[in-house]
Parts: sequence; structure tokens; C-alpha cells
Amino acid sequence: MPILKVKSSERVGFMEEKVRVRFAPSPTGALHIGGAHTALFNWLWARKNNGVFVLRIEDTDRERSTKAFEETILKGMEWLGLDWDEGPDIGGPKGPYRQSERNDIYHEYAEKLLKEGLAYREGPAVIFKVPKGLTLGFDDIVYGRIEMESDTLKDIVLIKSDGSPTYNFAVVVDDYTMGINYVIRGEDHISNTPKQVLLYQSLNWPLPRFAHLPMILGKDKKKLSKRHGATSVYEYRNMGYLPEALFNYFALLGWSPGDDREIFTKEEAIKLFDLKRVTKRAAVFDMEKLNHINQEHIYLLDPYKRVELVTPFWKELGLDVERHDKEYLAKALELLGGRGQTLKEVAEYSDYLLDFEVVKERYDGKDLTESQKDILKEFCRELVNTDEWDAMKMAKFAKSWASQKGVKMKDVAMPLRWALTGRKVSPGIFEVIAFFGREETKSRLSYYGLL
RNA sequence: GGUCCCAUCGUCUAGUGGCCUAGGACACAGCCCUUUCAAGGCUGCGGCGCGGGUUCGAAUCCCGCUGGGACCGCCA
Repeated sequence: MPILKVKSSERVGFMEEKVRVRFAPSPTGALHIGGAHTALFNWLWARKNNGVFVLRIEDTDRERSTKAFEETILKGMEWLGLDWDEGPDIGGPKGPYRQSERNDIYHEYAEKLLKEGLAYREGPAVIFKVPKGLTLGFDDIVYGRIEMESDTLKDIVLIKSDGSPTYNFAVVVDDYTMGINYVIRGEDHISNTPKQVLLYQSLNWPLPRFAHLPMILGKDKKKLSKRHGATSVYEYRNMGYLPEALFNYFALLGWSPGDDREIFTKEEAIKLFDLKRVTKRAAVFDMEKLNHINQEHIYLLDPYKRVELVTPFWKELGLDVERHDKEYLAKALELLGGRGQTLKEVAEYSDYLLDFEVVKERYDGKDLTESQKDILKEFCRELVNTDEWDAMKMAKFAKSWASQKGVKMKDVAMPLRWALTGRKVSPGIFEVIAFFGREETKSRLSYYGLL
């Protein structure tokens, strides 16, 4: 009989305690790319294991933390679809969920370390005395074994002179007292981890499992910052990105399902996700790929949902959306097909379907000579009088008419496209005509003297 | 400077000793479709940083180098 052996890292979800992870942003700015990425992986791991996703606000930096930033971070996460099970707004059994409200807890454990002679006072501050000759190590799920000699560490400030805890002390106390058993965070925290391990050991607390995530860099391979353009997830919303697309793209930064799938929903990502498949190498944030994934997700949307999401962008363009019913708008977007990589582009590319005014503004028809007009008039008259208002039939008619007259199809389609849409690109022009209907088509063509 | 981490096409990645003359995706180029564009289909371009080992055999293991990054705050 084989002996049943289970590695500690494989025990979870089996007979182990419930997975508890957390995302712990500090409210000193909006939810940025790196933060969202970290939050996403934590969320994925929690949902994957039917665990608990805790949101904790690390606001010990009183100077820079604001309530407004806290709110935008929560809003940003909601927008991305990263719901939390415990947090400052909804509470939970392990609260409070703001570090500023947990001061007595930090002091309790600082006192304990003081009493045991492991820490000392320096003024009002409490400082941990780092012992010499220790090898501090931990097994990272992503990076493997990481070790550091305690001799290379300076003493660790636990409580600052103003009475608030430092980051390294607060995370340890919070993660332990909140029952966090998986610490999933950015790779920039790897060097902090040995200090934290030392603190866990000194407090006699079991270590959580650590999983560090690769950094996300800008095009210049430097840590993502304002220089690289949009850094807050809200800016992406305003530019017309779908939360599910951003979600999809973030998931692909530092992880892949293992097969060739790249477009997936949140539910599929949960099924596929595994911390063991997280990569180590820092990833460059690539807007082009995001655009592509966004386009795919826009195309996946059902037409009515697409209308709902594009509407704000139409309004932004000054279009009178209310004039049309939902059915008309849904059909308009169906006609547009997969064109446009962002909701903003979709709105732009479809503007002529909502309003002829924008066409008039950008196209004056002056490029047409009288003789060109004469030929087109002949064609248009026959076209608008056809009995069967059908794109296929009209295209067929146009083809035969063109060959009969010895004109190229292009030479009749392009002027019509300009007159009807005011653009050089659009869906098939006869589909556009079929969509507009006889009256609208006649009126637009007449405006440019083509009827 | 010290410590730690990383290293496959331009970018995101697959790859855990033989299935790799290294696969996919984005981008790029060409072709097909075609009234334009997008989508779609096909083709192409393009990579294991370098040098040593180990091995019958290395992108995969070991060492060194080089390059990049992170941390070293009473910031988080």
C-alpha cells in the first residue's frame, strides 16, 4: 500500500482551514495598475478555493491617506468586479479593517515583545532588536525558497514616535490576527518578507504561505508610474475599456492557463487559475494587447448591453441618443460589427447612424464633379426606388449596374459612403442603406445632390 | 554600496532533459475575402543574453559573467 503523503502546499481545500487572502491598499492614491493586478490575483485565489477575500485599508500614513482615495479604490474594485467578503465598508468577524482603527492591537503586541526583551524603546518608539546569526527563510509559492541572513538587517521599528505602527509590523499583526493564510502581493515585497518572518517567529505565530507576484513595468521596463500615462483603473473606464477586458488582460500578466486560451470570462478564469502557474519575470504593460482583448470583449457583449455601455460615449460626442429607441441603437451597433477597440471608438465609428448632422459637419461633397454627380444620380434614383429594400439585393443590383455602365463598384460605393456616413470607412454601404431605410437614405443623398 | 530576485520572438507567454528544425497571442508585412475598414482565413518576419560545465542528449540541471529589477525610511 502506498503511503498517503501530502505536501503542505497541496493541503488546502482538503482538510486545511479555509483560504483567507487579503488586498491591502493604502489610500494615498487611486487604484492603480499594480494594485489592481495584485487584488485580482488574490480575488482569483479566494474564489478558486471558495475562500474569503478580505479588504484592508493600510492608512497608517496619516499625512497622505484620505477617505476620498479609500472610496475611489473601493469603487475601482467594484468596477473591476472584485468583490470582497470582509472590509471596512461591510465589516466582518476580524475587524476593524482599517489600520488606523487597530492601534491598540499593535500596541498590545509591541508591549509583549517589549516585555519579553525582544524589543526596546527609543523615546516613544518601539524597536525590534534583530538577533545576529539567524538565517531567515520562507518558501514562496512562486519564487521558491528565499533566504536571508539576519546579520544584513537593521533593527526594525515597530511603533513610530507618533504611536502608529510601521508597515512591516502592522502587516504581520494584521495578517495573523485576521487569519490570513495566503499572503499574495507584489514582488517588491520579497525583501521585506524575511523581516516579517522574523516577527512571526518572535511572536510565535505560524507563517502564512507567501506568493509574490511579478511586477508590472512600463514600456521602458521601469516600474509603472504616471510617466507611462494612464495608471488608475478609472482612467481606463473613461477611455472606454470594459472591466472584463481589463480583468482578462491583468490575469494574463504573470499567468496563463497553460493552453492557448487568451480570451476568457471571470468565471472561466476562476476555474483555470492556479498560483503554481504564476510566472516570475516582470511583465511589461502592453496597451496594444489590451486593446485587442477589449475589442474581443466588446464583440462578446449582447447588442443591448453594448448600447447601454456605449451611450455615455455617444453623449460625450454630443449626440442626441434619446431620439432613438433601444432597438434602433442595438441594430446600429450590430451593423457596426467588430469595428472599434474601445467603447469610445465604437461611439465614434457609429455616430452617423444616430445623427446626420455630424456627417454634414465633416463632409461637404465638394470633391464631386458635376459629371460624377450626374452618373451617381442616375444610379441613386434607381436604387431608392427598388421594391426590395435589402442589402444583398441592392449590392447585386449595384454590381450589374456598374458593369453595365462600365464603372467600378468602388466609384459608386465610395461617394455613397461619404454622403451617408461622412467617413471613408464604414460597414458595407448597402447594409448601411438597408439599415437607414428609404426615407433617411433619400434625405441624405438629396442633401449632397445625389438625387 | 549591501542584500534579494529575474533572464524564451519588439511585447505577453507555452515549455520543467529527448515530442523543440522552440508552440500560441498582440504588433508588423503580404495574400485571400471585398465597395472601404474591422472581423475572419492563410503565409511570413522574429527569440532560448554570453561563457563554461553535467549528460548519449539542455531553452530546460550546475557554475561564472553580463544585463535588468526590487528592497535597504519612525512610506506602504
